[in-house]
Amino acid sequence: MSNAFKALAHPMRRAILNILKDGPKASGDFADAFDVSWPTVTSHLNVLKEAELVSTERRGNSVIYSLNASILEEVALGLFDLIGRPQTAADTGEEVS
Amino acid sequence: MSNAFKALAHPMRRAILNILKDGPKASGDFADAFDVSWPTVTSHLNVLKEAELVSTERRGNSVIYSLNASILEEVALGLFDLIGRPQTAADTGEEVS
DNA sequence: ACTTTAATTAGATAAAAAACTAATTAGAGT
DNA sequence: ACTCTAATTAGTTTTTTATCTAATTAAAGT
Repeated sequence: MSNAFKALAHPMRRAILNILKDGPKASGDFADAFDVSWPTVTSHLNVLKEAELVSTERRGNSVIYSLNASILEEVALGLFDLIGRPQTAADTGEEVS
Repeated sequence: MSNAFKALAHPMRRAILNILKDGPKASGDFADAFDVSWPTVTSHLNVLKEAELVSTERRGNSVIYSLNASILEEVALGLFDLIGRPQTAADTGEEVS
């Protein structure tokens, strides 16, 4: 999980996660979406995968990437904890004076 | 705000924020707390400041750093948004099916 | 078996980040 | 004015990250 922050540090990786918000996508879709070479995209996807922010599945000769919400949630909750917010994993919504 | 992620990428900078959770601290306190040279600490503090995650105030010949919650909150909410969580800046706590 | 499409791996280079030592600035006290 | 403490800035080196081209792997279709 500590790699998640490092993975989130690059704007293209955050853009990838944003795209994945709308559902799983193939590696090639990202290579089309960004103006860098395909290997560069693969490299960014690998960083996201090592941080467990995405998971992969092969479908025919495509590789499908999908968002892994749980780590993102951990990270976000960790940040809230830093600012003393009354948040738990369950997020009960209780108010604290 | 986009620099915030980069600032959060380094473990020592996250540790600094964690310490600041308990209240403002002088630059020298961090230099004591971590086993690196003081200039290295200053450098990390500068990154946090440029990301507006901390703010500074001079008190005598000390420089006091304090946590700036608002950007951290923005970042955390941004992450929740990524995973489709029903969060707003106000965090009403409403439940959504 | 060959070809095409999809994607990754290998290897090299360039750019950015992190660390150090030495020098400098800033304020307080003598 | 001098000195001490607190901290930053300057300059350098090492390490890591990001990117590219070329080569390779994987699956599917012909």
